Amino acid sequence: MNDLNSNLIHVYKSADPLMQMSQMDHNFENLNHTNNEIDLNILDLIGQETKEEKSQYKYLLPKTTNGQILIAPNHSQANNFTNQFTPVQSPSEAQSQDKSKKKVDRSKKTKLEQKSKSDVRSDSAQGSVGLCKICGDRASGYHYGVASCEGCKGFFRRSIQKKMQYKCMKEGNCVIVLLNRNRCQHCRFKKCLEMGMSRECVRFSNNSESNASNDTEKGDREPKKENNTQIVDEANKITNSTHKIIDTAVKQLAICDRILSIAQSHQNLCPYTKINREKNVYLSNKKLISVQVDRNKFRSEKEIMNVTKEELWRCFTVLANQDAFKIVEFAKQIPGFDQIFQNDQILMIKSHFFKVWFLRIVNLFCEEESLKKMCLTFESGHSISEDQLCTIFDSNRKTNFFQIKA
Amino acid sequence: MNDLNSNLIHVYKSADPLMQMSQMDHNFENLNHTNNEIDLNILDLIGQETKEEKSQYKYLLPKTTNGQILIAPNHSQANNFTNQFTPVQSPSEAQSQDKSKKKVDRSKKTKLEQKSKSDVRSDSAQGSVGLCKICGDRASGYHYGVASCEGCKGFFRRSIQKKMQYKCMKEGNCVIVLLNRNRCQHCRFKKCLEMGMSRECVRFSNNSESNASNDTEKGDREPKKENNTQIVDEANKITNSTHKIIDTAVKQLAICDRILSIAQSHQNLCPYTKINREKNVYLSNKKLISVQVDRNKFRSEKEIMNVTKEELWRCFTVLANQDAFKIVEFAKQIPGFDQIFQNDQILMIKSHFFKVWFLRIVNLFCEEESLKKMCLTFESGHSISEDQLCTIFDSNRKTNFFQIKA
DNA sequence: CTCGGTCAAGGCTATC
DNA sequence: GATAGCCTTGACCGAG
Ligand SMILES: [Zn+2]
Ligand SMILES: [Zn+2]
Ligand SMILES: [Zn+2]
Ligand SMILES: [Zn+2]
Repeated sequence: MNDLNSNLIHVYKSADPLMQMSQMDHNFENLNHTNNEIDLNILDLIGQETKEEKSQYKYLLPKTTNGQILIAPNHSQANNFTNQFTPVQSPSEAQSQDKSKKKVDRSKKTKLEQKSKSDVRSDSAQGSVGLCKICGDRASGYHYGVASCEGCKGFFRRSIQKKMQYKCMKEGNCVIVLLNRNRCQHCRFKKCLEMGMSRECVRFSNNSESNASNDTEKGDREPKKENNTQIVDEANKITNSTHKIIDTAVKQLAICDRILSIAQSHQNLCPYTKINREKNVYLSNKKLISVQVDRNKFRSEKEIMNVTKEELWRCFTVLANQDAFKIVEFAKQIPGFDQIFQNDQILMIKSHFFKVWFLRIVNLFCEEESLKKMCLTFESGHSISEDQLCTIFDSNRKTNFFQIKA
Repeated sequence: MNDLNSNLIHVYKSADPLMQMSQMDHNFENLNHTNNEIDLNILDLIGQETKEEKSQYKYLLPKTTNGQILIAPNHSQANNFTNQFTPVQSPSEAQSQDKSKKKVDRSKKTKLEQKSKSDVRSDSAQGSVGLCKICGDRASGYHYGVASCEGCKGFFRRSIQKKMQYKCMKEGNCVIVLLNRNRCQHCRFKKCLEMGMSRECVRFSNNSESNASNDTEKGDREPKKENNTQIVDEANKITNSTHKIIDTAVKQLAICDRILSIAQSHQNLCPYTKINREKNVYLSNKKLISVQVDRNKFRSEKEIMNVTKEELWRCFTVLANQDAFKIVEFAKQIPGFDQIFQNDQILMIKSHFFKVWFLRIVNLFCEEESLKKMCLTFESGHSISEDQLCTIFDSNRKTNFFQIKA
C-alpha cells in the first residue's frame, strides 16, 4: 500500500461517502467482503485477456505471447493480398524432424528476422517515398527511376529480362491500380514506361530526385511526350482520380470500421444501452436495496444513521464495481488503446472513468412505478432510491477522491 | 426464319420504319447490301472473338473457338485479383499462319518449353527439397510448411479454400503414395495435416469458425496441438481477424473496382462519351446523308417518297448497326454477364438494347452550325438531319418490333 | 538506399 | 467436376 512503484490506483477509505464510492472490489459476488480498504487494480484489468479478443482491429497492436513479440503481417495497404503468414513452428517439432530440421529452423528464423527488418524498412520507406506511381500501392523505394512498389519493380524487371511482349485485350488504355494491376500486363508495362521506368536508369544517391531524373531521362522522355500527348495525360487524370477514390474509400472504410468496432464494444460492455436493458431479465424484477439495522445495538439515532449510511455505501460500491470492470474492458477495446504506454492507459482511465460512468448511468435514474420513487437501477436489478442516495451523499462533498500512487 | 429452335433475334421486314430500324446488318462497309431481311444474330456477337484474347477477363464472355462455346472459368469470389494471362510468346509466331494453326503451334511450343524448363527446375529442386512428404512424388518446394509436390500442394489449397469435408470409404488409415494418392481424399488431407501442412498458410481461407474445423478434425490436429500449444492458436487468431478485416476491405474495394471497370468498358465502347467525341476526327468533318433518287424511274411523288424513305432507313440501320455491335461488346464486359445463361444474355440484350442505345445517342441530337439543322451524328461522322428522321419515322409507330424466336 | 535473385504463394489450363 | 503441371507474382534478402 505504501509501495510507490506500484501501478495501482489506490483508494483510501475515508469517512466521506463520495470518496468511498471509488472503493470498488471487482469481485461482485463477494458480498461478504468487509475490508474497508480496496485496491482497484487497473493494471490487472488491463492485462486481463478477454476471451477471443486478440487482434480484433487492423490498426491495433503488436501482440505479446509468452514474452515474445509477434508482429502481425504488415499489411499497411488493405489489399496486399499475397502476404503470407509463416506458421510458428514449435521448437520440439523442429528438433524431432531430422531431415527438415535445418530447413525449418532456418526458415523460421529468417522469417522472423525478415519481419522485423521489413518493418523498419517499410516504415522509413513509407515516410519518404509514398505511393507507387504505377499502381498506387505503397512504394518501397525508387526502382528504375520511379517511386514504385515491390510488385511493379519485379514486374518491370521480369518484363525486361525476359523481353516479354504483352498484348492488351481491351483498348490499351486500362487503368492500372493496385486492385487490377495484374489484369493487363500490356497496360501495366506501358504505364511503367510512361511513368519513366528505365532499365538504364542509374540513380545517384546524393542527387535530389528531380535533378537526377531530368538529367538522365530527358532524352528518353522528350519523344514520348510527342507521341502520347493528351492520351497519357488523360490516363494519368483517370488514374489519379482513381487513386483518390480508392484512397478515400480505404480511409473511410477504416474510419467506419473503427467507429463500428467502438460502438460494438460499447454495446457489448455497457449494460445500460437500450438494447441491453431490454434484454436484461433482472431489470423486470427490480429489488430495492434495504438495510436492516438492529436498533437495539446502537444508542443514538445518529449512530444508527451512520451505520445505515455505511451499509448503503457498501452496497453501492459493490454495484458500481461491476460497471467499473466493464468500463475498463471497454477502454481496452478502443483501437489504439493498447499502443499507448501503460502508465498513460491508467492515467486515462483514472481521469475519465467517472465521466464515462456517469454518462452511462445517467439514464437509469428515473421514477419506478412500482416503488413510486426515483431510483437508480443497476445491471443486476438492484435499485437504489433517491432518498437512499441522499442518505449516502448528504455529507460535505470532496473532490480528488481518487488518490494517485506512482 | 421459321425455325423456332433458333436462338436468333429475328427482325421482320415491314413497311414501318421503326420496325425496320432494328434490321441491322453488322457488316457496316457493305453498303451494297440490299437484302430486305436481316438477322441480328446476337449469339454471334456474344460469341464473337475479339482479337486473340485468351480468357483475360474474369467476368468476361464465353469464348468461341471454331464455333464452340467455351465457358470461362467461373471465379465466383470477388477477390481473385491476381488473374493473369499467358503472355503472347514470340511476335513472329503471332504473325504466322492462320488462327487454328496458331493455337496448335503455340500450345505445342509452350509444352516443349515447359518440359525443358521443368527439367531444369526439378533437377535443382530435387537436390534441395527432395521428395514429397505426403505422397513421395518429387517435391517442387516447401508448400504450406512441408516439402511437397505440386499435386499435394494444390490439393491442400483447394481443400482449405473450399472447406472440403472428405470421408474415407475404408478405415481412415489408407496409405498415401504417388500411385494411389487420388484414391482417398480424406486420408490424403489427413496426411497433409499430419505432415504439418498449415491451413493458415492458405490465403483466403476465411475460416471464421475455427470451431468447425476443430470439431471435425480434432483427431487430426491433436498431435499438432501438443507440439505448438498456444502459439499456434495465437497465430491463428491474429491471422483470422486479419483475414476478416482484409476480406471486408476487399469486398468494398471490389465494388469500386467493378464500377471502375464498367466505366472503363463504357469509355472504350461508347463512341459518344465526351472524351471519345473529342478524340474522333470524323466528327470534325460531318457529312449529311443524302439520298439521290432518279425521279424519272418513278411515276408518282408518293413512290419517290417511299423509295427515299427506304433508302434513308437503310443508311440509318447501317449506321446504327455499328453501335449495336459495341453495345453487345459492352454488355459482354459487364462483370458477371458471362455467368448467366446464354439465353438470358440474349434476352437481356434484346430487352435493353434500345434503352441503352437511346441513352447513348440522346446527346448527339443537336443543332449543327454548318447545316443549320438539328442533326444526329454517328461515330463515322455521318449525320442524319431532323427532317430526314421525320421522313423515316413519319408512319404509324408500332411497338414489338423485335420479334423473339425460340 | 536500390539492385537482382529467391521461392512459396495463387492463377491458369490441359487432361482426365 | 478435380487434378497437377507450369506460370506469374511479390515480399523478402543479400550484395554493393
Ligand atoms: Zn506498383
Ligand atoms: Zn490493357
Ligand atoms: Zn505429394
Ligand atoms: Zn482413406
